[in-house]
Amino acid sequence: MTINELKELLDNFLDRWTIENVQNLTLQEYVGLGNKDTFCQWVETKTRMLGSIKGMTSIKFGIYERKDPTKRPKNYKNDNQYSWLQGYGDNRKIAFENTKRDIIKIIQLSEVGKFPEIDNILLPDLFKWKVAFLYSNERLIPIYKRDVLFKIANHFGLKTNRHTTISEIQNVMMLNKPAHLNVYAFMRQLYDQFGDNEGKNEIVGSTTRKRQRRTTRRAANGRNTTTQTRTVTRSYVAEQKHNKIQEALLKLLSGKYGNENVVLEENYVDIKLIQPNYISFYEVKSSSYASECIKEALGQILLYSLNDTDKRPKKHIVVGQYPTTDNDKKYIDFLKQNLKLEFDYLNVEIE
DNA sequence: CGACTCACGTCCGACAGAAG
DNA sequence: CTTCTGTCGGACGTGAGTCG
Repeated sequence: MTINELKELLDNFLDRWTIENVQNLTLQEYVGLGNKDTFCQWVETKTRMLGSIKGMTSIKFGIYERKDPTKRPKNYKNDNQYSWLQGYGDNRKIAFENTKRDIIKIIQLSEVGKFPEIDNILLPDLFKWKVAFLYSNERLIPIYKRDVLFKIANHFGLKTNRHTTISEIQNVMMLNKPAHLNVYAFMRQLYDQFGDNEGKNEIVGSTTRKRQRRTTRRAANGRNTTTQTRTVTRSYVAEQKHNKIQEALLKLLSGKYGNENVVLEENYVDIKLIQPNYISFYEVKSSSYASECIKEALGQILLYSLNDTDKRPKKHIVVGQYPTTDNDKKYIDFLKQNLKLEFDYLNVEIE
């Protein structure tokens, strides 16, 4: 699957499950036997290429419809059709409302990057972090398998014990993501190194005949020569994020320099700050890594610089949601050394 | 609070039989 | 003969309970 196909899949998911749609979820739309269009089906199966959470029992969804209505799993609470985590309450209706409340909480926390608070939510890790990833704007790394995560944590020098949380490990991974890899490529690299697929590559039949290997997961880096052009229009989610960051920045600058000196959306410049002895151009980007924001913004910045006739010195500032990592800083330093253009990166928190 | 055990549903390989 | 389809059962991973 190409990167564009992965992004398209994520777009499709976010399009189908906007926060509004999640807020209006019914139990039947959340999880159900035989229904391929439920929220849980989307998270587990349709978006499998964005990191698999197959396996484990359906209790990972918090509440699920049993295949065998006569069974009553002792570990969970049950009625004649559904089973759910004991912590979610005494009947089906309450249990589902609590599950939904937690899903919404995960979405909201993930969108603003408050990942440590997700650890405290009752839902099982596998499902919880897949949901978090889907709404993180490609900030989290899509790896969910526990022992793989712990191996990776140790590799990056994080001392782990059984109290180590997933958000701590995610944080280490995010800080170590190379600037030239997107989260999927980074996931692939980590999985190749720390995944547990070794030894399964060669299955030889009992006779002289070689039996064809059954592939459970198609390689993400498979050659694909079809020419595809992704539509350049920004997705709804990216648009929303862009607006939130822009608003936060506007507030920040107006507070600091006064409304009269801050110009919004003039000549396609997101925000312009006018000062007696210089002008700053702010270019807002919705990507979740500073280096990605800068990469996207540089071309535009060069054009502003070319077209602007004001004689005052000009500063260019790329604005994104998250602070720079060490890898981002390396990239920025490299650019600064090689470009005759003053620019900087600024991160702005959103709510 | 930690170590251990139990229960459970899903995945996946093995296998059998049907179809080609 | 090969290939396809369906079923079975063990392995697995994890929430919850128990014991000290």
